[in-house]
Amino acid sequence: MIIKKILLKRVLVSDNSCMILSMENKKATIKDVASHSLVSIKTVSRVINNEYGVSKITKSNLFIFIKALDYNPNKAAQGLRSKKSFLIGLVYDNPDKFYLSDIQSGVLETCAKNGFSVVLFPCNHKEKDLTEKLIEFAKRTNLDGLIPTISHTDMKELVKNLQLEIPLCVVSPGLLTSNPLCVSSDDFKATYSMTCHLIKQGHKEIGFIKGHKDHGAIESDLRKVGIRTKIDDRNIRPGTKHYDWEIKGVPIRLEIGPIFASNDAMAAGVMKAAHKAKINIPNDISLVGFDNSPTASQAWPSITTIAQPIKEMASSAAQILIDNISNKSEKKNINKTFDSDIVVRIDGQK
Amino acid sequence: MIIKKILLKRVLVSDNSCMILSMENKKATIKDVASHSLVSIKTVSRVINNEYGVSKITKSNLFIFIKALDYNPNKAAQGLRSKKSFLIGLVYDNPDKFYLSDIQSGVLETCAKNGFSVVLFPCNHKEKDLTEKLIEFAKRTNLDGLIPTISHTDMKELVKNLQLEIPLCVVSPGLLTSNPLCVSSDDFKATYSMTCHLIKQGHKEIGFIKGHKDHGAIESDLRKVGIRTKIDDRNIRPGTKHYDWEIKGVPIRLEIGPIFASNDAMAAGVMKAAHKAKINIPNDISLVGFDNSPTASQAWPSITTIAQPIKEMASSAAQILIDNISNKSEKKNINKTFDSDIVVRIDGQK
DNA sequence: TGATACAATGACAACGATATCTATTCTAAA
DNA sequence: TTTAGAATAGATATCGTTGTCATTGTATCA
Repeated sequence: MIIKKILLKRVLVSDNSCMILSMENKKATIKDVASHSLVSIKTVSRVINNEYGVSKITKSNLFIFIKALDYNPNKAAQGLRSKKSFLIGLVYDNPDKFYLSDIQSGVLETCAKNGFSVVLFPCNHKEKDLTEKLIEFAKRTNLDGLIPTISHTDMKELVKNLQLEIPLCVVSPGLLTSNPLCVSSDDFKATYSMTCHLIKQGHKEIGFIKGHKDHGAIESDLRKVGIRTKIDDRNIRPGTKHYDWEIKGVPIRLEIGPIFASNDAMAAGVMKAAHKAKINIPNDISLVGFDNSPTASQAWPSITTIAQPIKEMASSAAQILIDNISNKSEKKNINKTFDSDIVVRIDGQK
Repeated sequence: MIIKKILLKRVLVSDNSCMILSMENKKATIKDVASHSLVSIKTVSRVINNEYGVSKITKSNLFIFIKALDYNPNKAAQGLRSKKSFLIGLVYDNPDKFYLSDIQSGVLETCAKNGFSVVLFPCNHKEKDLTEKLIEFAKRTNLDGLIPTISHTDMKELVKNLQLEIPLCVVSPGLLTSNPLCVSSDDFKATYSMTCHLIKQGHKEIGFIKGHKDHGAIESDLRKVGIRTKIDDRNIRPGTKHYDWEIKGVPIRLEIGPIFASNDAMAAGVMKAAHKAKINIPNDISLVGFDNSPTASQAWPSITTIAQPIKEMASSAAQILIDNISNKSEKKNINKTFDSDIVVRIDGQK
């Protein structure tokens, strides 16, 4: 009986695929692997999808043929049949390029590891009908999931509506707890420690500069809370002195003391203003930033700042999302928080 | 006869798709559009692919149904049948993040316009077997085309081998003429004009700083040629004075005069060194950079620099590649060159 | 021994589009 | 009229996978 079966199969092989050795330029399909390994295409499918119900022997045997034939599953066919696209959308709105770059590489690496590709969707958070546009984009591109990042002032509403249409995992600066799947950094803890750092240096008064109201308003606020709490905690006064400067023609009243800027770009702006006003940093006033962007290290003097583990966060978000899409995780609510680090730079000190 | 036909079709409609109005949550397929519009699916296919052989009336009628049913062709099915993936790979090796960001958005916009998605492939140009890895990546992801950007020192060899496997359009700083499809910026012209700018300010001696040898060596060299030519042209000496500074612990001998840095990051480094050495910029020495990165505008004083139309270049490259893939252009060799602009900043001058 | 359960495997349809080939309709010239 | 040929439309196979359901083989139990 067994012999008969094998013979039967060998005939099949010679019918369909003995020519394959001479068709070297054509890509191997699941059919080729199946006929060479003398199993059905379904069994091959089971192996490449790591499904249950294939014996160890068959499996290891198949892996040999898969390798030998240089077989790669056709994504289009897989997608067509299984209604997946293996595409994940990364949504962002003009963030700091370095931030974006880290986010991207984190998402990218994880997606690649899992056989997914990343489609980028830059957009303006102030755009009308952004929710509709995002949904339309997700549908048109047939995305399996979406990773929204900064910065959408009205993100809560947006995220809520998007969730109804497509799986999401949000990468959020500061703490956001309203989303089922979410990765965030603990800005509160970070600004709190930074404030401690300033207080340890003997400062009794701390100024804070918010970023532009259209960008990262949420983060700024959360960051401020961290300082404020520490300030209240220790009976330190918030900064009250000020001088005036401007950025792109817009006058800004700058509270001084030691200054805590809500991001490094703002810190660089303060430095520029200080240079003009002949105020020496760090000897006349202290200045710290947030983000650990290259600006902070390239400036003179270089700026003490806070570094978020952005890439790790992004990578984690992608993994959570993919697990969710693939039903590998049963949890419906995952909220992962990462801690940030203070990067102390002292090259300008007396 | 005509009546008979229509009746027949109406029956078909009620068989297959009158329910569609109540199946609102399901995506419309080409079949739905066909049955609603009383034409064959092939005709719908002709319309969405802008093929020859459909009357204007049928066409405009179809568009109405396509819109009404919110029909979007299924990329997986299209790809499976037509052996296309509608994916374009963007290859880059750790460039300046701002450069990357511009490249990306240019490629992205154009691809989106043409119904293509972008897959990112960050890589290390020094990696062994990079060519093989790229080919493997292109095959595995089933890419339709590839856009290699900076920076691959041995790019010529790489590009030559890649071309045999997959359509390419190279985005190159400086002039590269060896590739069939190529978009480049004229760095020579730009550095030449910048040198003219410095000479016009009365300088007789010009120093040049190359970037790190692993990054953008090609660009640096090409940029240098631009200066050098102008220098020779006008009997200006290259810089000979110097002082020593260091970057990340590595001592660097800095030629001074006015200084032309091969990129803005290098210019920022020079400024830092100058600050330490109590040399005033721009009053003691002039300093210009290259790239127009935010560093150049955020620094104090802000740095005069050269801006390449990066995004336009990237966008153009994507379009050329897509046209080539789609056989829309018959030209086999396209080499498009863009001019760069000088961005003069003077806020630090006496 | 026969019934039963379960692991391993296979046959075949289906996913949603395009390609190929064929059929019909329309127009203009014989 | 007739008819050639262009314009238009349709029927059906096909792309490479996975989903569904059926079948086989083997170990366990009563």
